[in-house]
Amino acid sequence: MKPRAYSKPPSGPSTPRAVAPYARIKQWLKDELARGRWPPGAAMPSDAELVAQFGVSRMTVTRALNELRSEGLVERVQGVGTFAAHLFRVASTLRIRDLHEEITERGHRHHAEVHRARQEPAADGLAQKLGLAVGAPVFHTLIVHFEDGLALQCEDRYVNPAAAPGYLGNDFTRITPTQYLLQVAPLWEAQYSIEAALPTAQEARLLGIRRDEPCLVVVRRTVDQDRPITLARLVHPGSRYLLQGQFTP
Amino acid sequence: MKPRAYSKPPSGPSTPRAVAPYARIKQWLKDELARGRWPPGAAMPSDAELVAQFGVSRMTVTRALNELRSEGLVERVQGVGTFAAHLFRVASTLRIRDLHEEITERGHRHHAEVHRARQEPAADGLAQKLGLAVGAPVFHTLIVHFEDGLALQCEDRYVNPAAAPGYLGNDFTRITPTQYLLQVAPLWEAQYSIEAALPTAQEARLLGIRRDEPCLVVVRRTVDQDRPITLARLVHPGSRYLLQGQFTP
DNA sequence: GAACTTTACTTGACTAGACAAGCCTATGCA
DNA sequence: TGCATAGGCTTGTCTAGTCAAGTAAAGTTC
Repeated sequence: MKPRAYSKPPSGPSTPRAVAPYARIKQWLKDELARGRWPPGAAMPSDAELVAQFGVSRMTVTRALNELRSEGLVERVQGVGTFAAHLFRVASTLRIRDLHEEITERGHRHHAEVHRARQEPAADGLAQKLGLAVGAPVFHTLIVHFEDGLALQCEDRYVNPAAAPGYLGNDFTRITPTQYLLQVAPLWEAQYSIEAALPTAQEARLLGIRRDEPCLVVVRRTVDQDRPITLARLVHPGSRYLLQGQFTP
Repeated sequence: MKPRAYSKPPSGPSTPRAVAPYARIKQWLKDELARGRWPPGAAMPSDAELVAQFGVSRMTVTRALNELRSEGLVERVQGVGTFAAHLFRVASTLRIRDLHEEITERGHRHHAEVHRARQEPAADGLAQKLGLAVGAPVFHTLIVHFEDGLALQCEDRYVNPAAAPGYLGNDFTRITPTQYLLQVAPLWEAQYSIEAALPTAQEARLLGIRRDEPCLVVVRRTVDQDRPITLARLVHPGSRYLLQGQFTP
């Protein structure tokens, strides 16, 4: 078959875009999945069947199916077939953004108070989490971030000096630790946990809230190619902060 | 050029796998990105350059680049080029799972107490969120989930009868609402918010906790092809529940 | 019946080329 | 100077075929 042109169909000049065949196939599979045609675990049409059905080449079909797989909608097993995924395993996305960006994008003003920025010997548990020897030097910053004058986050952060030697040289009222660390180590993995807890006495004081106000606590550990970079405890007043997300399978 | 066989290289039978060219290219780009070769926003090699450099066809190069794009690592602009992404925009994944699954997978025992399962007229704000008329019937369940006898979640859920007519016919001590709704509407979008807050008096009583114990509150709204399905408020005692996630750019 | 082999079918990966479409710049004309 | 246009770059998408590798069922041999 000759390469067929897939230009706009003859439906008037106001047609926004011709939908690419791979996108059409993908949408059809999505729709049928949504209708329940293939319950979780059920066998879906093979590549060859879809090729025949849609009259396209196999690369086009596999593209549609591979994208659906990367979105967690189908599973493909070599030598066996394609199957509808078990959707409760679907993962959602949670945007992790730099706080400064987030605040200024809302049209608000961000400023930070630096309460601590120094080198310390690493205590036992901390040293282990950062892959350091006990007592080895570690950078420690304690910064409170404000949105329009209201305390939004208390950031207690330890940084591995080997990963970011120049860390303490920054003016953290002008650049956030996240921004700096992203420059130094642009690619990393992170593990985080989110929980509700009461603030410590110090955190309550720094945030200007009562000790019995519940807080959203995010603990994040960041690793760059097996080398721990930083461990951060981010405490947000429950009344002022909300994590939001969404997912579209 | 003839299709070149890419079977295992002659490096002994214990070699685990030959790495596919597209994966090799992808890994190389990742490594160079991690090394900071292309800072965020910088132009990366074009398809043609990578084709020349690696001696593969363009489809192979575009596959590597497109996968990197879907992972949020690069941006591609037609007519312009490929660019290193701004990583603070990276999205992490948060597994949304069925609570029953989660508990039994930990090797623990799950049971549920049903405190309410009935039809009600929808109040003002609720009707709007579920796309119903004020006063229209809506299903309402209030269920407490236990892990090994300890209350873990208070699930206050409203369901659109049009989306799941048989909802109230279930025995919710045997099947969770999530499991049932996934059967009825296997594909959906969800929006959620996570915050720290104090429980209401009723929630504290049902969970067997004090009114001043901070809780992790997840509010989730689920939509299936523009039709709202369900609105759920999930309250977890802060001392017993932790949301965990991780991401690998 | 048990063990092995063949066969058919599945997905995985790739090639060499093609055309489409978007963007930028250099060139030429008014 | 200002504007239109023609190249030449970029990515986007597709085709028709190839070989590889995994699975499972059917057939064959002992």
